[in-house]
Amino acid sequence: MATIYDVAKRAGVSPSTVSRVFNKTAPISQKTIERVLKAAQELEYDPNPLASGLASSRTLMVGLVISDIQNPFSATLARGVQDTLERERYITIIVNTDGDPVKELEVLREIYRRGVDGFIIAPPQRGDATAHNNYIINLMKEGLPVVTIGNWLKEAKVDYVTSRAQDGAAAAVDHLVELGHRDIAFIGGYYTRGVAVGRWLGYQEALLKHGVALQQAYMVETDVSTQGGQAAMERLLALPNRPSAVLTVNDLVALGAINSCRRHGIEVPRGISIVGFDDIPFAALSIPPLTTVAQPAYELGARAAELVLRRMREPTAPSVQAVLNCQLVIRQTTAPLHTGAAHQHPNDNDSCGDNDADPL
Amino acid sequence: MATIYDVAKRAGVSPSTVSRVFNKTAPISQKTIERVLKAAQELEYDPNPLASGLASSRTLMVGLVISDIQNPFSATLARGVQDTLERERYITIIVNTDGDPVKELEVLREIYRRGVDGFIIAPPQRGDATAHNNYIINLMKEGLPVVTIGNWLKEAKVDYVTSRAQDGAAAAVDHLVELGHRDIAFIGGYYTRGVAVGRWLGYQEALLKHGVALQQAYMVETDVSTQGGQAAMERLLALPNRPSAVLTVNDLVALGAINSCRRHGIEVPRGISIVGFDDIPFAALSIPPLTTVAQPAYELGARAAELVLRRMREPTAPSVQAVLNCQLVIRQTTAPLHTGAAHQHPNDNDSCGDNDADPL
DNA sequence: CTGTTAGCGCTTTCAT
DNA sequence: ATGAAAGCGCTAACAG
Repeated sequence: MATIYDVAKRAGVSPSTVSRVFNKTAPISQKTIERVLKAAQELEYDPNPLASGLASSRTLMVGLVISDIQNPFSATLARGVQDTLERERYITIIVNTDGDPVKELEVLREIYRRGVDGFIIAPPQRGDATAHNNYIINLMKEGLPVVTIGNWLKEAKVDYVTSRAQDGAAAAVDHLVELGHRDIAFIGGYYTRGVAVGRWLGYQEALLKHGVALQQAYMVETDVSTQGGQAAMERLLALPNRPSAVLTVNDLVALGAINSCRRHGIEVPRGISIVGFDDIPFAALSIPPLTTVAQPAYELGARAAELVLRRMREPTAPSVQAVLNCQLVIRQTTAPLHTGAAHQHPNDNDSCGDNDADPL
Repeated sequence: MATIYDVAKRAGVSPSTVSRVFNKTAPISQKTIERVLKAAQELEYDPNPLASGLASSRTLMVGLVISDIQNPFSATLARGVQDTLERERYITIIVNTDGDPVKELEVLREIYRRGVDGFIIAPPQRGDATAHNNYIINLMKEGLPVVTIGNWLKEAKVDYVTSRAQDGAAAAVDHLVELGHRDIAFIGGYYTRGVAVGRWLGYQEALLKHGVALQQAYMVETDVSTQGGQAAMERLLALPNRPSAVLTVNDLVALGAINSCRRHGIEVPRGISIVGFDDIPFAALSIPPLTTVAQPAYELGARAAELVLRRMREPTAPSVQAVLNCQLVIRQTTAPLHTGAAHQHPNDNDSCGDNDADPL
């Protein structure tokens, strides 16, 4: 592997000049540039990121903190991040927290040690996380670019990208009410106050708007997984007056809930209407296809990546937020109350239409 | 951030001693160790991976090359890798190739530049890839630990982990034949010769074993995705004598195929039986639940990680391979030929039982 | 068992 | 516009 010295020698210049050529960190005469580039090419020179990182403390790495790459939503978001960052020669270091606050702090520390140039922190899936938030805020104070997905880091003026989940949830409830439902439950994650707070609020807001009183028994919290959805639905079904419709915190949970209904011989949507959240690829393929609130996962990731990139360039720029739209995708797990037929609707295919963003 | 010098000074030893304590790279007296550790703790010293990487050319990073993290199989495999590597303080750099040979070479180069200590290369999804294979073989010659998932790098004696996909595919065909099917199609990826060659061979082998002649028209290749599955099924359905059962190269494709059937008003499994491959989490949740050949994705990743770890420790050890079992999981997308009822089976739940491995 | 001495390959003032 | 020199923080012979 050729070093910067080899190139310098061959081009008849000093190492610093070569460095400048590669980093465009100072004006260099055109002819010198060409000589250097030529020499570099002949030697198949490739800058050593470690050395350059050590000297400049820029590593071209950014850390992406998610709860679990196995969640299709996270995976899609991750691709949005990776694809965007890759174009600027950054690599993405993906770490999973499994929603565990302890693990989250650990991985945060780990990637910090590694000298990443920035962080993208997606849904932390936790309730009281002041300690973590403080850690993150400290990173920011040290000048580390941080962007969050979702605006859960309210204490600080942080760059964030989020979706109008509250509106999405409200739209889902509107839809259910239109179909005649009043007994509408909500299955949230244990830390609904965290990431999913918007969905939670949208649910409540819409219900109140329609003059439906909130019922404690209709708001259950569970694991954000198919198993969790199943378990939560069991509880709902055991209720004396079980709901006729339920909005879930994400599609995985919705799928689990549907499964639970089937086990009890309750057909969806005839016996009960269910709405998911996210619109993961399988939502459209499940049978019946899942009515869900589409979140622009890929876009969310891509925007977040753009935001870190931007902040790394302009560390002192005012903080900015991007807010993307969610969209209710009506498929076939919702039907009018007390009616046999599924709510028919042409939109059986794709989803996740345009997303307008604010500033950025 | 404290440096190794700070710690050395405070502990009254030389930097090299501190280094030795942290890396256990030479015997150090117990009392010295304690002094160093204490000093380090007081200063909150954390070794700088960049500096250490530069000096030692060990970075504690390994590259994981997959086609797409959005594929649930890959995501699960990735978790297996990450979880295992993490325990030894390695981080995993995940890169996607999207099945594109050009991109694959690029990302391979990129992570090589970054100085990863080893590679795990999963299904390259490509046919003629001699150039890439040569690149990889060169890496190995330079002494870089490489382990592949699947044994497609036959030219070299490389460490690999794979599953008995051929047996799995054969078992699927056996199952279909038992149900009375003879007209069994296979939907493969474009590069079925690549990763999926085992499934392909298992299909053919089993068919021949049962005295069923292979038909060109029944072996179609497509994109490895739900869209691809849909498209391929369209072609199959357009055939004058369409198959009564089809084995697909993976669950995504199977789901797409089922979808296509539904669009044509053909019920699965009544009108046609379909078997997937992988047993992704959604396979059990789809309706009807998908009969599929379970691959131990997580285990595959975990084993691969163990193999790189091992090779990094013992660069000259003889190459080893781990072969895990696949398991046919009979759910409800397969039914006897010309019969109305779905093939009932208790096994409606989990899957992917024990997996015995060979050497390792 | 421990210290000394050189770097690893690059960036970055400070000059010119 | 370019060069010289001094590290970035750590490891690795080489001594002893």
